[in-house]
Amino acid sequence: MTAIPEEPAWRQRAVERSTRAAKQRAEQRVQRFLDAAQELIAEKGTTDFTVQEVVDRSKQSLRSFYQHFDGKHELLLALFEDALSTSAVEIREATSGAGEPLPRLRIAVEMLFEQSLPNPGVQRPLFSDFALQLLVKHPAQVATAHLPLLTLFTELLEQAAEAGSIHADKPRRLAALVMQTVMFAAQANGVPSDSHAHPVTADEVWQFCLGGISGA
Amino acid sequence: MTAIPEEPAWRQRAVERSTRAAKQRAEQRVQRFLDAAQELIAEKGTTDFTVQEVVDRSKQSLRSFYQHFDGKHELLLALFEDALSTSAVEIREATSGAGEPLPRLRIAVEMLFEQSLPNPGVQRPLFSDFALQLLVKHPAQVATAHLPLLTLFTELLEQAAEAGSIHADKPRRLAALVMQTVMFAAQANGVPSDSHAHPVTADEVWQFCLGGISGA
DNA sequence: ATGCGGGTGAGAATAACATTCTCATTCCAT
DNA sequence: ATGGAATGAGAATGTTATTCTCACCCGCAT
Repeated sequence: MTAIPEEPAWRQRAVERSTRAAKQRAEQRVQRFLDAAQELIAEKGTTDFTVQEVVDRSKQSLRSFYQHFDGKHELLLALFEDALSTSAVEIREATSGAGEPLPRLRIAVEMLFEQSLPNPGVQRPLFSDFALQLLVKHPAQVATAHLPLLTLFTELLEQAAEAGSIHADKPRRLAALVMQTVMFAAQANGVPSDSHAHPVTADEVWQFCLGGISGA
Repeated sequence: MTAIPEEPAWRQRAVERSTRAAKQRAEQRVQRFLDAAQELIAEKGTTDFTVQEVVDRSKQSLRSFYQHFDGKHELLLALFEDALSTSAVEIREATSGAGEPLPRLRIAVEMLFEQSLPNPGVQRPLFSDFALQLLVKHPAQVATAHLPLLTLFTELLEQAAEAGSIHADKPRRLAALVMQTVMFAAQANGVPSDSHAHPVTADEVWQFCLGGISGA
């Protein structure tokens, strides 16, 4: 449609070359923002730091921040996706060793549970804090961010189903259910006031999910 | 300790009498705020109305609003507790008729699922929208608000356990798990973008929970 | 009647933030 | 070296919640 054959290849290459450096610099700046935000999250335990704080800590400027991010929301989203994606990688590694499908699934569930716990000291508040805000306002982006984990769990369920360990009609939906159950159960934990009432353990969650995926 | 016998009973009664009217007026005002907020929630489908809007609609004043509520948060909390409490009553009624414990539990699960869906037109956004914010910032209050439902589900589980339909070691924790699973599964639904991916149905959720509570 | 006190209305003032804007400066590919 | 893009510094704007000021009204004890 808008193809312009006159556009010589060399020009594209030139532009590309001159662009590459700029892109690198931009990525560095973005990374500095991301790092600063991580630190703040780790320190404060929540995601309600100020954009100004991020800017100050990264020794850059508001101007620059908004040049690289659409807003605080985009920054958090980037961190969130990254965290979930990393988590998926970790769990995948831990479950990639040989072994029966069901025990591997169990490991996955328990890892996800622990990583979703409120404050194991690290920058995990992303799982809880921001995830929930996002769930309300931008569910589509949550779906995207969940994708790596969802894929992983779907695979594990399919493998278990092939091995005949469980019944898995619609592995994808089941995977989604399991993930939600695990993550929110963890979320609702570690809270002083209601922990006396129902401090669910990783094992209980696993038993529950196991029953759920095994079929009644 | 600070008992003052000189305080004549008639004075107390007099004060009480003169107080009663004031209290009534206060309750009326509070109710007007609550009603106005309900309307706004129903209309806008979210809880991010302005305090000013509530004030305007209820034809009162900011001054008065903060006289009766500690803040917007308290207002939402009141509505939230009310909604969950009402929901518990409805579900309890629907499941109080005679019948096997398990089918009754199923009804409860399906009702809760439907009531937790994003926007069935009514003022249900409280379940999703505000509940999640609350879960992050004030988990204790969430626990309180959940209590009526938690009690109901615990009872249903216990009855099913007595009838031998399921294994229920720790009914309270199981009840909490079931509630969370159901409510969040519903929450993650009804969203255009990820509904193509995993539009979980009430029945699927029930099957999952049934498996979970039946034991592996 | 009168004056007192608490609740009320109207709306300005404050406070925290996110986001945008201005302008001067710096950086960089040509 | 130079023009255009990126950046820094920080002021300006906009939105909300929350608080404050002041005038008013109403019930009631003297």
